[in-house]
Amino acid sequence: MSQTTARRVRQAAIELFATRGFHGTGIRDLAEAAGLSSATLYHYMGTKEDLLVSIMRTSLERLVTAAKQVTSDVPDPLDRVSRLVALHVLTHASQQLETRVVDGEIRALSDARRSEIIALRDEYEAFWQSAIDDGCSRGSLRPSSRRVARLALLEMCSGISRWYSPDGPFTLDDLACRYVEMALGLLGATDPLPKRELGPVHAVMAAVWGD
Amino acid sequence: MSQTTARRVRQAAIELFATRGFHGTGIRDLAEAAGLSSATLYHYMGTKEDLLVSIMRTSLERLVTAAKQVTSDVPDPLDRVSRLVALHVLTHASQQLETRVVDGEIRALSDARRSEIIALRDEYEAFWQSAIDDGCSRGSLRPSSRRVARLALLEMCSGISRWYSPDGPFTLDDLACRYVEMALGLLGATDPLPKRELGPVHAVMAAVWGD
Amino acid sequence: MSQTTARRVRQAAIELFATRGFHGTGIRDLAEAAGLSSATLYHYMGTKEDLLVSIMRTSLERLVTAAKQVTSDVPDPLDRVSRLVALHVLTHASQQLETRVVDGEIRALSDARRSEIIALRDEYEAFWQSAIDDGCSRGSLRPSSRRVARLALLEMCSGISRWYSPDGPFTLDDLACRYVEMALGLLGATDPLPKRELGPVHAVMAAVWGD
Amino acid sequence: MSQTTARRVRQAAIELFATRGFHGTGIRDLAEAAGLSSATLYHYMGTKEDLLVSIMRTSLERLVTAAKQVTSDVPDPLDRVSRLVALHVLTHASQQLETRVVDGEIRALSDARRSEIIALRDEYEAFWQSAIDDGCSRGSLRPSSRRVARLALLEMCSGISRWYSPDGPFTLDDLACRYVEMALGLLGATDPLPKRELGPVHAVMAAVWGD
DNA sequence: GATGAATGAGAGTTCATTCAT
DNA sequence: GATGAATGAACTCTCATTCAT
Repeated sequence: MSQTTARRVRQAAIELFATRGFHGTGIRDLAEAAGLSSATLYHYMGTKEDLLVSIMRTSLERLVTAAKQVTSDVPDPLDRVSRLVALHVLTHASQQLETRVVDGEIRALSDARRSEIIALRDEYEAFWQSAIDDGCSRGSLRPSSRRVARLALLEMCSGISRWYSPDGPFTLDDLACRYVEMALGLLGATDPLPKRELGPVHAVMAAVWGD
Repeated sequence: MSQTTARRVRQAAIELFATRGFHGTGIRDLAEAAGLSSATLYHYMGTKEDLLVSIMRTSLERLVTAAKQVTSDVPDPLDRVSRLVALHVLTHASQQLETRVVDGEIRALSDARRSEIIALRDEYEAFWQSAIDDGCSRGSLRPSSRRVARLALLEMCSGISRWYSPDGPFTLDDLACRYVEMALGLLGATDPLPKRELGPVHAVMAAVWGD
Repeated sequence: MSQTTARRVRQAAIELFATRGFHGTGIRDLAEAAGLSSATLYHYMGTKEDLLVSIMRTSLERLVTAAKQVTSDVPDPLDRVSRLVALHVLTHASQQLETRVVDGEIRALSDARRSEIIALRDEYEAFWQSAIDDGCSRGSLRPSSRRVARLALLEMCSGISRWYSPDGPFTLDDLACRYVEMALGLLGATDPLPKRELGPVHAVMAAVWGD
Repeated sequence: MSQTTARRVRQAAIELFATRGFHGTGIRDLAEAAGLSSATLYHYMGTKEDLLVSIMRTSLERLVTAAKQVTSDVPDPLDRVSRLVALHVLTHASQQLETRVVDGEIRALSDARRSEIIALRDEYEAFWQSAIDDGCSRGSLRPSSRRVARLALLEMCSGISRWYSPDGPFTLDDLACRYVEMALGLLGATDPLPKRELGPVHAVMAAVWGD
């Protein structure tokens, strides 16, 4: 199974699922985008849903791995939140199509598949909740509600995949920093805000996404 | 043309489009949910896309009207932002299915229809940008970027339609107030935050959505 | 649902399933034979398998009903066997396509459907076994094995649907009588063989198959 | 071309064609059952239809050869019929899958191929007709119709391949004897029935089928 | 106002077969 | 001798839509 063709199929699926949605993308669209006949497509995937699940799983597993690495052995909850925000923003901007699929097409999954994906998503979000909770316990964060704060924060950060364009006026790092700032404001951070270093986040991302 | 049947069709469409997506909803699903045959459905709508457009247009037009009313003659930009956040959160929670359709199915529109809807959305978002810009000019808001702030803020607020449940621990007004707080934090509001009154927002909503 | 169109679909299915087999018959073949588009076909049936099951069920239910009526209150087992043979031969010749489908396409059914149909077939064959067993108990039949005799007898009689042609030299009643003779010979009937009357069998058939 | 692989392919085809039918068996099923890839399959066969024809031809040619040997220089038509019945029953039980394919999948052949196979079948059945006709001429058989008797007799005997199981209570020789009895009864044999010897039939079968 | 009947187009998927390696 | 890759055609079935009644 040619590795590059498989990748082309995957990439075509990400692009089409992201822009037209899973149900709005036909098998023949997929085949054309990948430069194959629709029959050949089936050498490189199971069903259309299998392909969607595979994209989602890979993406979420990487996110979980990165979230763990970026927060482990980081005692300060504000640091942890900042790193999670940066990680999330950077991936949702640089992998914007993929993340849009993950965030937006869960409803297209059959029940059996959905629960697996949702479990992964929950695993990832637990890192956020834990950081927020710790920040509250230590008094360095004062959100009006911990759970609502997590939800609002995640929606704000995920949203970037819906509007980001590399042609915009900001670099990715710029954006990440601004989002960290907004996030801490949103969470009612009490401390003065020192400039956070994105170095460790970049290192983790390179390890997890790089080949 | 029975008014109530027409409303049933519309309501069925909102529910199905919101939960399964436009392309994931078949005409037969729609007919069944409305208690009609699929042929009869066509007495109450044009094409499936017409129905979607109509739902979106109504929803956005109300939002534009309400945003105008809620901000007109309100000099303080923080007040304006607060009212817009409250309006947005209240509608995205109480009309969560409808707003999910508006926010999530724009890509399903054909080019011609999409531009009309996007124009309406832009008209609405202009109220936000104006309030934020004014706040910056006056120094009462210090976001890192005016445009990014608007986008992040809107995503955060719209997100509520994706997770809100009336069974949750908070009342709608509670939620609205918390979101106002988070929004002002996010925007780097410099002033102490007085408790904002939701009264005017409720009045406008009753006028615009009430029947 | 037009009764006559439904019948046309059914008839087309019987003809095609009988001559080409279930798996050898495409939905488009079916539609063409019925004079419909393949989409319209689905107004008159569920799945292709549903259609097959329906044909089989109707046919077997009639056979069971007829077998019951033709043997009830008939004390002499030789009479019962003779009537069953006549009934079977007459139906397998006059409904030769339908019976070929019933006998030959059971393997095409999914497990769930197959068990229902096999239960009907077993119910029908029980009338045969009972008549043969009674004949043996009374000493008027002397087959070498009751079970093998039933199987051999049924295969012999069912076979008629595979070669019968209305253009042949024999009338249906002729054939039925000859088969009764052969059957009694096969079963080792000890009595002299009086000419059996087909009258009651015809009456039952008219009641069960006639409209 | 490995002899054993070729045999494995043939055996897989016999099993699948017999249980699912020709049209119900896919090339991939065949490949999997033979332990090959579907491409490799084509080293051992022509088209799927070629494979079917080859199975049928081999089987029928053996049957014709055996029928000739088993009846040549046998003057008594009852002996000839008895030997044909025994031969047919023994092969249809011990080669039940193969014979099921031969008897049941003729309709799957294209016109050109079908005529060849039908010619072989007719050649085989001629031995039966000749024996029956001779028995009638000599007065030792009294069927009601010579042709109908042949058809009924063959259907009865062939049927064994549809229900025989080696786990059943009878040995093959048992079954063969019982079928001879039933056959002679069916044909209205007038003589007392001496026990027939299966020895010559077994000898011929060993010569024709043995390797 | 309502619907059964109808359909061309297209859905996702599998078909038997070929061929370069 | 074996197979991964490829495909046009076909598969069963559903799509959104129309129209006569």
